[in-house]
Amino acid sequence: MSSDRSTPVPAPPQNCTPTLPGFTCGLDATLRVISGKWKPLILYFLAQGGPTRYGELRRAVRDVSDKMLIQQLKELEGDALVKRTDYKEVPPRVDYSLTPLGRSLAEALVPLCNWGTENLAEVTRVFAERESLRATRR
Amino acid sequence: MSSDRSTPVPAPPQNCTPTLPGFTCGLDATLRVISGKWKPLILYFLAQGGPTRYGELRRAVRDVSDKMLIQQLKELEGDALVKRTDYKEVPPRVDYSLTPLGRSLAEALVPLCNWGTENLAEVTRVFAERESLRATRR
DNA sequence: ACAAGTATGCACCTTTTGGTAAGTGTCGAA
DNA sequence: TTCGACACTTACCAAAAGGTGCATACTTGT
Repeated sequence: MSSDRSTPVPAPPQNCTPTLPGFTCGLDATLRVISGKWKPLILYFLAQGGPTRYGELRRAVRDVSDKMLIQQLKELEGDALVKRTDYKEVPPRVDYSLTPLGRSLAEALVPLCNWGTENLAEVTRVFAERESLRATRR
Repeated sequence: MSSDRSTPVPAPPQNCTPTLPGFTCGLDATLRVISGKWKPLILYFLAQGGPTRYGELRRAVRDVSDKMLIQQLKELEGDALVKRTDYKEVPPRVDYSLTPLGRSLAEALVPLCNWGTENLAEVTRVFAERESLRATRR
């Protein structure tokens, strides 16, 4: 491993990974951006419904809490996937929509979506087993 | 909204979600299966390299610990995405490969992979900002 | 006057996830 | 005989993710 004990080079280039500092590959990069319990659902919903008001989104994504929705939306906004529009009205009115980048990501999500749908039976079965295993463990 | 206070129905059908018990959509199902820090990388690697021995995989997926690799592999195996082959030899010899299901998932992952690659500049920039924001916060 | 809706912020807590370090048993090499 | 490789396993701990509930400031409806 450490075979250059004799090289006179003071500060070797330390050959780095061929890809970017943080990401091992494109997939890795993508997943960092959509990781988060509700993000894909938000993307999914926005891709279908166009600009959506906060409250509407909140009701659409069942079981999400305010804190979580806001948090995920902010991250998505920070990642330039969604655009927040504040109408500066009172009572507050705000809506969210996909940026071009967000839209393209939503499109890349489609095959995953289809995979899930096509193999829903498999996945459901497998998850049911998991649950029952957990149950028997206790 | 709640206009049937007078309906005589004893146990209303309680109209439930159109999709499966746990999943809001196919995408949701898929993401549950590939969530986990190393799973996509494992899938990715196995898709490219065919059957791979444990140690090899361990060295390929840089920075993963034994515990994590094993754990993720077990889950992937439990989800019927990878197949574990134990040659019952001593010293132990085991390898891992994709099942047909796993292979199809890996294929569905390709667009995401491409998206990440195509938008790597964007994503990297955005993440760099995140990091610097965190840094200034402290 | 009061409740409800609007889009968020914040404090606190629990659960989940990930990581570190050590140990297992058997074999062949040194 | 000790050591390292092999494929794990376990106990313990830290960090991140997620959840609950209360607060804000202003308006409209009752």
